[in-house]
Amino acid sequence: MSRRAVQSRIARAAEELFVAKGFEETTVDEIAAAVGMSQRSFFRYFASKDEVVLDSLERLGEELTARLEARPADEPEWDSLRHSFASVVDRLSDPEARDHDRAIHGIVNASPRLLAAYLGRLDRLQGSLSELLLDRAARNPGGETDPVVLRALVGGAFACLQAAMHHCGVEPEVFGPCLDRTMAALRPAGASA
Amino acid sequence: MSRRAVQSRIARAAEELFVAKGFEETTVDEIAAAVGMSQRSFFRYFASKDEVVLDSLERLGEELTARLEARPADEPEWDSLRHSFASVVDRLSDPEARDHDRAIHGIVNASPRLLAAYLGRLDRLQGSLSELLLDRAARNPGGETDPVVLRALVGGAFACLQAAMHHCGVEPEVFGPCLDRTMAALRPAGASA
DNA sequence: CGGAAAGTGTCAGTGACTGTCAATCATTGC
DNA sequence: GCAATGATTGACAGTCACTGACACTTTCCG
Repeated sequence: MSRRAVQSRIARAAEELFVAKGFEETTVDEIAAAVGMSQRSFFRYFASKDEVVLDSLERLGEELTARLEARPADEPEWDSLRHSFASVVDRLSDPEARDHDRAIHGIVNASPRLLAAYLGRLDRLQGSLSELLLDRAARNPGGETDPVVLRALVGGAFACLQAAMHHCGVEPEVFGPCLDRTMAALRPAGASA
Repeated sequence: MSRRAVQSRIARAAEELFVAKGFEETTVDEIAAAVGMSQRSFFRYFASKDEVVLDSLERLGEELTARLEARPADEPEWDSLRHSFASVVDRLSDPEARDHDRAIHGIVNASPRLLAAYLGRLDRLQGSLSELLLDRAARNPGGETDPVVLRALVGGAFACLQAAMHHCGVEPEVFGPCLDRTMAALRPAGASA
């Protein structure tokens, strides 16, 4: 069985336990027992207990990066980001993925420690997206070339995403328009060019 | 000796060790020994090892809140936030505080775990500032009354603050203008009213 | 003086995580 | 077929953050 498949089995079992008992209240020993392996082996597939929950989020980051790279280089950064976020909305149309994300969302929000780790990941993702846009601007005229402004711009776009997700939940019918409305309201004055 | 004074003594000793050996590499036992107390007593003054570093940041949050409350209620939110952030710049003019903040900044950025905890704190602070502004808008016409947009707005302003701090360091002469430039660039198109 | 309250040390325990070693199992070269 | 090899695993021991329980001292207040 492939590494990815084992990770997936562990993650499924772990999330079930997390939903049932809470994240902090579930021990790694219990997770390992649920998949029928030693605690030591659990840590060979996930570097930490946090990782089990945040791993699925990692792939979302990769997809987001890919979508952003695919946007036309002369598009305003704000619009490129908004279109990349739309991929998140798309993902939520698959009912299975939606249920899963809802569960993850609940687990993360219930544990300050996990929430912090999640925000740490988001921060690094924002950093890498900023560099991506910085490279793009260097090759194309009209783009934002100030790394500080660019980093803040990406941060602002993610603030919209986070706010919309937090307040509107994961129902795509509600979440989509909510994100559009928020990003329209926050659109930087100078970014319409 | 007051509780606050003891905390301060612990924090000073701990930060010295963190700078010398790194955060993860310093054990709580070592910190406790450095102040001459048992490990158990250390945890009576700080809930966790993280807390020692993040505690000083907590007070900055309180000051920021106070400054924001003091701004005129009819001022655009973006400007109120920028003026509140200026208090952070002011704080950096005290050379002693600046050195301290520089040290903290270095420690936090060197440890992903601490960075995550720091971002978690910032997130909660942003939440409470959003509520503050929401209340203010309810009492005054012209303010932003949509909680989602407001939360994103605060997030965007903090993204500017973070980006400026990260890229420009803690030299007030550089940091101040950098923050102004970034917040001017990110100013929402609809927030000029 | 006496007794409550607050602060502290000690000790034992839990849970996340790591290093190590030996056994197992699949792969590869002969 | 078979032995050498490398990867995967379990078992065990150890570290470190953190917690609960209890006993002891100091301080404060009547």
